[in-house]
Amino acid sequence: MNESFEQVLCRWYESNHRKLPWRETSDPYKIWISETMLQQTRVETVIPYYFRFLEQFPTVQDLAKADEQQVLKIWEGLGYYSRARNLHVAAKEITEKYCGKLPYDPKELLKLKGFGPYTTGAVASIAYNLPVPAVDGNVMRVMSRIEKCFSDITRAKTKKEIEGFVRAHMKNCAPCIFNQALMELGATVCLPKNPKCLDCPVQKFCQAYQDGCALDLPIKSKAKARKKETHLVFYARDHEKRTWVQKRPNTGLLANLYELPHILVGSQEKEACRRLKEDMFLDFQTEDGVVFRVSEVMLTFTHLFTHIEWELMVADAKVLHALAGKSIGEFCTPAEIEKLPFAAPFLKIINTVFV
DNA sequence: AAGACGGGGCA
DNA sequence: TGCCCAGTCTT
Ligand code: SF4
Repeated sequence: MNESFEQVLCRWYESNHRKLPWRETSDPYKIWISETMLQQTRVETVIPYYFRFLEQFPTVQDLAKADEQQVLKIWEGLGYYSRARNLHVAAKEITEKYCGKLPYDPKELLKLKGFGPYTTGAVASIAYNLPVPAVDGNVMRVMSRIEKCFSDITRAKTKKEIEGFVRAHMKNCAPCIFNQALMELGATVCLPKNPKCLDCPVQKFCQAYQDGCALDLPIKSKAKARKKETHLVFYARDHEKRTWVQKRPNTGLLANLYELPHILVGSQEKEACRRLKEDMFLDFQTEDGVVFRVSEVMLTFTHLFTHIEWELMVADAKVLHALAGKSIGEFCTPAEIEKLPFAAPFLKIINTVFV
């Protein structure tokens, strides 16, 4: 009759949680893969990627042996590509330094590439049942409401505070259940906009609900506006219907992915392209010295990143001039292109134009 | 502490 | 359009 918050929440989880592929296993490797994919990514999106990834790389050793390009290809479309590159690096570290098994000690886990506080806590608690908090956006929201905490969750200090709340409740329950139960509650009941407080199993423990301020929490300061950029994309094909593609640099945005060449254009160039008519053309040079002759803008659309807004003007173009040593691009057949990892906006272009 | 880093779903 | 989502790394 006097059950604690953690006991009630765990009991609720045991009989109400969704059946998800990564909950059918206790293999630390699979849990690691799933937790990495789930960072900033919805469950429904992750599921097919999870199966494809494990089919191709069933063990740490398989992943360690793979080429980075294979890993990126499986990851294609999932976003935050450093996750895939870090997964690959960490798999090699695990193979070399930890006899091919994920370390048990959270301090060792934290040293691996791609393991921050969340992933470390998730693997330590879910795979090894160790009492380590795993605080993500859901837990941040749920605990802010339960404890009626008005700290700004965009601040690093607040995460420490929430971790403290979680730790305090982790004494009398199984960490592997409690952490997942907090996230499950956040994902299915304690929703950001419409928390289902009337159906909530821990309503009587929730200080925000008792005070009628659940909808006011968590406190989150506003994100900055996106920077806007217009890019002219060169869609150049040769007489064999091959397309000119290039590989992006190994750091920064969409690192190591493939793309159609493009350049940042100002408002005047943008207007000039828009006004192109028959028998007219404009020449542009990319950073790697390739000169493209543009005759028509075929397609214009917008692609949103977290911090940038790309307006992409896709132009029918011809390669006028390229230096073999300097240029980073080359003509590829449709079959070759299909095997390369492309970023979403370029995939969209390729699929639009090939049809 | 702040900014970079994807993509898709929803109101 | 703006906000949200199972974060980590770099500067
Ligand atoms: S009562 Fe409402 S606000 Fe509190 S934990 Fe439950 S769903 Fe969230």
